[in-house]
Amino acid sequence: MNLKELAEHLQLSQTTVSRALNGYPEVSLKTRQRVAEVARTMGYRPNHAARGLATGKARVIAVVLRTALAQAADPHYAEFLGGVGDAVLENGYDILVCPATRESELSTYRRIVQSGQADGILISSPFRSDERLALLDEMDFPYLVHGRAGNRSSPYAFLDIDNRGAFFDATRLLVQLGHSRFGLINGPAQMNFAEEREHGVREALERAGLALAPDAVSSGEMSDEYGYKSMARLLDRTEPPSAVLCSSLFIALGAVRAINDAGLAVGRDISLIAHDDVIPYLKPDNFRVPLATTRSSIRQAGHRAAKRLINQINAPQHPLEGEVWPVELIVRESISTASAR
Amino acid sequence: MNLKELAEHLQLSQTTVSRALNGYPEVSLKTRQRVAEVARTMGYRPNHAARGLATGKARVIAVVLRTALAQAADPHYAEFLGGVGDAVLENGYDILVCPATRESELSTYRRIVQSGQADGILISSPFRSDERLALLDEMDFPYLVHGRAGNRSSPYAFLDIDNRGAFFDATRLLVQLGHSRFGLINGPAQMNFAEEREHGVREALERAGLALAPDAVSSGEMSDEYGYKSMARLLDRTEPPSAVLCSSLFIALGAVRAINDAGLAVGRDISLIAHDDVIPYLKPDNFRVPLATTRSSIRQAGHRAAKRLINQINAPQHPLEGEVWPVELIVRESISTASAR
DNA sequence: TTCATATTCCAAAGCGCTTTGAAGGTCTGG
DNA sequence: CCAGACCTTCAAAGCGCTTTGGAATATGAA
Repeated sequence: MNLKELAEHLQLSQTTVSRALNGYPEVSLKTRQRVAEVARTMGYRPNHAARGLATGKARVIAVVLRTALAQAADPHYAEFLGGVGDAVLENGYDILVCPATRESELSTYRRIVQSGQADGILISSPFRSDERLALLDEMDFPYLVHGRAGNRSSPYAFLDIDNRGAFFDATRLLVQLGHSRFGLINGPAQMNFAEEREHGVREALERAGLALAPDAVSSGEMSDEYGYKSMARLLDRTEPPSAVLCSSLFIALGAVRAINDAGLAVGRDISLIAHDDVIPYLKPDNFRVPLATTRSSIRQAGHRAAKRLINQINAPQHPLEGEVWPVELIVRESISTASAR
Repeated sequence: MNLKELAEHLQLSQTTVSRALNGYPEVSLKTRQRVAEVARTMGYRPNHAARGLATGKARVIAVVLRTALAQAADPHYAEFLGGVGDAVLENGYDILVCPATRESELSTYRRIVQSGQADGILISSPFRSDERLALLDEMDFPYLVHGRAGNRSSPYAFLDIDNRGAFFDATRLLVQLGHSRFGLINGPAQMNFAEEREHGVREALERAGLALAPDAVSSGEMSDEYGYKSMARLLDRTEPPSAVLCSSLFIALGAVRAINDAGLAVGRDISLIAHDDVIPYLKPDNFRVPLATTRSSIRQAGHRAAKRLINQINAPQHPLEGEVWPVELIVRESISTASAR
């Protein structure tokens, strides 16, 4: 069932049918309704490739998935994609997921652009210095970054949360509670957000005349296991920290276990604040000792990011801009004054 | 940079260039190499829509994402998608993710088929009775089911794990260890796998002359929170179970917390076995008391499912068949004999 | 009635690729 | 030297849609 057949069936030309279906004004209401009706009952759907070829648009936004880094498995990424899904659904787009190894990554971006498979690209978890942006700039292709690239001068489209401010606030609160020995169990070192968070912690400590010991901060993929090991190592130090910040709830999961295994109690012996991306199946208030968090919904971020990218596709002349979301600090029982013990 | 320009640049016809690039035999090695070389240096990539229009193939496999059910957020689903990504990468395909609400779901499937956006569809988590399969059958479109549909007579393509056998084995082991009061914290009731698992438990108990109390089994989305509540309710009964099976590690996470909160110990007071889909950031041996599991990698399943679907697309005449993977039972310290206490 | 203006529709070109059918060129054997 | 076979290349059609430019019909004013 293609347009030609439908037009024949309607005793109309392809032009008129196409216009009727696409809402052009130069077709009468009566024919428009008749066309819509028949198209529906006959189950006509325009061929996507043909339409794409004629219009130059794909109505698709693309995302490159780093299989080597097992990015797909990252629960934060999945939740982000869920938000993207919500947004594209509202706008009649689809998501093209293009897997790539680390070696094939850049050429995959190039392929997406040149083959016209997508109208825009969403870039996640930029590194501190990220060559992907330069590539897309050079090819003049719409993109939006979730997070921020470190070394950029020209304006570009991004959506980020205030990682530095969040960890600054959290640290300052702990300082105010009298803590002086800190630990930070951070995300992967090459990620920009991890660096920002560390900066936030250091800034808050410096203002209080304190410092973060070099071996009191660790970086790694944000898993339960990594959280356990990192916390265990922190507790093994001669002067273990009394306050620890974690970059994700999964890390906190392991960290809590390590604390308990050491015979200590979260909140009483060790104050813990973790970043919460708001993952529906893992909530900080469900921890044995409810967890204080810096909170920002990564799903909402996905939604907003996709929506903005789609706007950008439709209005390429608009200037590109960044957007930084504030992060809530939520106090729960996992923190207390340092003197409590 | 399109084919025409490339051909002009090469002083060849479009035909020859196209054939050279696509590996047809009727072009000499010399020209083939010259074409490949120039295409590479000039960065030529065929337009995807045009190629799709001409060939009728999209080199894409589609997946429908139920945003209403927040499926994207489901860590199991994300891990499955990761496996799919590995497979499509090996075969030069991409993944099209089409979000849909519950109401728009079927029409989304219809759209994918009729618009030719994809060459095949992967269906996840089928319900016990699933109308999606009938729809795709009727439209004669390649698909493969991850899991099994309940009520089917004709052969169809699926990949499933032996849920029933896994939970049968796990239960039988616990029976052999002397347990007689059981609990089951299952996944969503309408899912086929959940029903299969319950069957497995019941079968094993019946053979031992035991039964599962009606209120000793619960169904719900597989989250930490749900696991906690379900286990708490089980422990509240006048005769609490001494052995509990959980449908996922996230459920187990909450269940363990509930057990501890009740002043009991996993392994000693309550024997626990959970199903492990092998999620890299949450491992059963990292639980405080390492968790006995029924294990099957959902990522590998995704890989195999996508690979089979692609084969099916390329050889449509092949008969459709199902494939059921056995599940490993892995004993760890979370189970012990019932008489231990 | 007649001309100008809207309104409604259409034929055909074009998007960039693959593929068919045919033609030109090269090589072999007689 | 030529016929036949093969190798190499090409022109053109076609995939299903959108869109341009124009034609036909209906409407209103003069």
